[in-house]
Amino acid sequence: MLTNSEIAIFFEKVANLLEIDGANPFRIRAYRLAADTIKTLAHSAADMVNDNENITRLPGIGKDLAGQISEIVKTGALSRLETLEQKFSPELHQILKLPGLGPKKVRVLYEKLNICTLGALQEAAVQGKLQALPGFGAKTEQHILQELTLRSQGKARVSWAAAEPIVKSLITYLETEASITEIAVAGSFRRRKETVGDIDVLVAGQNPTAVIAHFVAFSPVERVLARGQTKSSVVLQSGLQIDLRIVARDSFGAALHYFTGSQRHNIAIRKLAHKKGLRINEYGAFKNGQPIAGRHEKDIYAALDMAFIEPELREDRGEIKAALAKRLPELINPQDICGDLHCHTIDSDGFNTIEEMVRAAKKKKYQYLAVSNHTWGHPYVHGLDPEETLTLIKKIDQINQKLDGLTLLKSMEVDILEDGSLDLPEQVLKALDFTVCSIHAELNLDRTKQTERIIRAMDNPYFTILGHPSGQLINQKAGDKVDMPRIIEAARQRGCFLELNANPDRLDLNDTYCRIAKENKVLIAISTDAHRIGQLDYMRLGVGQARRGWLEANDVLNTRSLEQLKRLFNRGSQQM
DNA sequence: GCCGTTTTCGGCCCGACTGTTTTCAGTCG
Repeated sequence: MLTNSEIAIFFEKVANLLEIDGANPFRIRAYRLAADTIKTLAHSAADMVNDNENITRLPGIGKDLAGQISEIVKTGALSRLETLEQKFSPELHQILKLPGLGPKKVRVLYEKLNICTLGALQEAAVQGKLQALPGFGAKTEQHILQELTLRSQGKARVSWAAAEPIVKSLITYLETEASITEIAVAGSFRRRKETVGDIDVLVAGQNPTAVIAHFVAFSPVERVLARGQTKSSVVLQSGLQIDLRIVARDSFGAALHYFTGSQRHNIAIRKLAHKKGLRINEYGAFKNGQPIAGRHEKDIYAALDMAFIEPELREDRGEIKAALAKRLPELINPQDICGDLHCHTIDSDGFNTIEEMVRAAKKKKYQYLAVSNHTWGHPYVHGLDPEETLTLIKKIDQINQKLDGLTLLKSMEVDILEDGSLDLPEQVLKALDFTVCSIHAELNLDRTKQTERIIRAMDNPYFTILGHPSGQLINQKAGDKVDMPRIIEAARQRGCFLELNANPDRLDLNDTYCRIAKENKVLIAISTDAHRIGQLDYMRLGVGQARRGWLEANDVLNTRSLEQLKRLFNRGSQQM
């Protein structure tokens, strides 16, 4: 069965080739919008088709596209795409991905030189055949050669956490330029997406020329892509692209809004402005040509008579409607967190003792910390057998007696075995305060089997929290190997919880599933899965992801006091 | 191709930079 991402690719490809074909730009955009809608859909589009659900209620999907989705799901192909790929070539998509090459130029390459592969493009560029083409020149040819070389080195999106130190050092560096009065990072970094493709930096200052000169002299800069009057783009040695934009102070808020995006959010906001007789661009909000807002970002929303929308929500997923109705969620903040429910110690594969972890947790003013080591199914991470687990429980009890201000909770990260049973016997499980149950092996079962394995595990009355629920690894492994809406429903029925694992390589649960859990009143445990004291700081990454998932403090398990927590862990008291 | 307090047609967000031009098209965000 096709995943949503796989279905979306069909539409992205149609959009690409339609663009090369010179089709109506709005028709092209409709395909792109549809691809985006499907990609970020919470439920499986294939399931919706098979269940005869009305797909046209999805935004941007009308009768025609609904039919095409159905065709893709039922046949695994799309005749409209095949027709286009016969007219052009399926390989043109690759060329279109090169920066600087858009549909018009690709069409010229195809029609004049019959180029449809990257190899053919490189050959023609080396031979100097490109600069003679209309609209091309020597510089374009050079750029193409450069991009082809860089491409072989690979340039992926980087995780938010990997971008953060780069952003910090850039800001520190920019602050040394005296003419700058304000600096903000915008774009997907500000929206806290799991990964960022580039970094958008916005600056207010009186001397744009000096700012740009300073910017391109940032030592990690490898090459300068563009250097204009008010904007500049560079690529760092790490391959990360930074876009800098300079605006006047009075436009800073409008520009911050514009460059924070997302594009879909901006389009929706500008459409709304249009309806209200306003015009919004990066310089401000205008009524009859006169500026009515621009200095502060919140004024842009106020001009539209709507509540301020936090950056994490700006994805055109209902936030505009909610802001107009003044019914936006009050998003969770790091200070709402009362403790961490998943960490490891040297007793399994951690690097610090329980006592060291406790000291670090106390510094965070936590009320509680749960030690959740691995179980014996995992010899290579020093998983504990039942006897060792009971010994550890006694040890934790002893430490607890000496503690004041913080309570250690007794937990284990229990393996969910292939048949859905848990990796510890009942008499050990019941000695714990709660469990984090995770899958670590047999990761490649088919989707239905994997889903049922988890639900079967939840049938065990000692199952409390599902650890790293989807198994996603940022930039490595998609989290679509389980039917998450079904798992969330199963958790709701059984009084179980889902983890949002805050490890920067996981950030598992994703924003969409957090939101479905919230809608189903299934609480989320934001946990660091720390293996050393420093990793307890991952909590803020988890909170960032939770905010993207519309979560409020009340939607999160570990914002509860210890007493509330213990009541919630008692499944018997809340079972249906 | 979608959509509707302008509902079956006629709109659809908006501006900067580069390179190739000689006033602007193409690309990007």
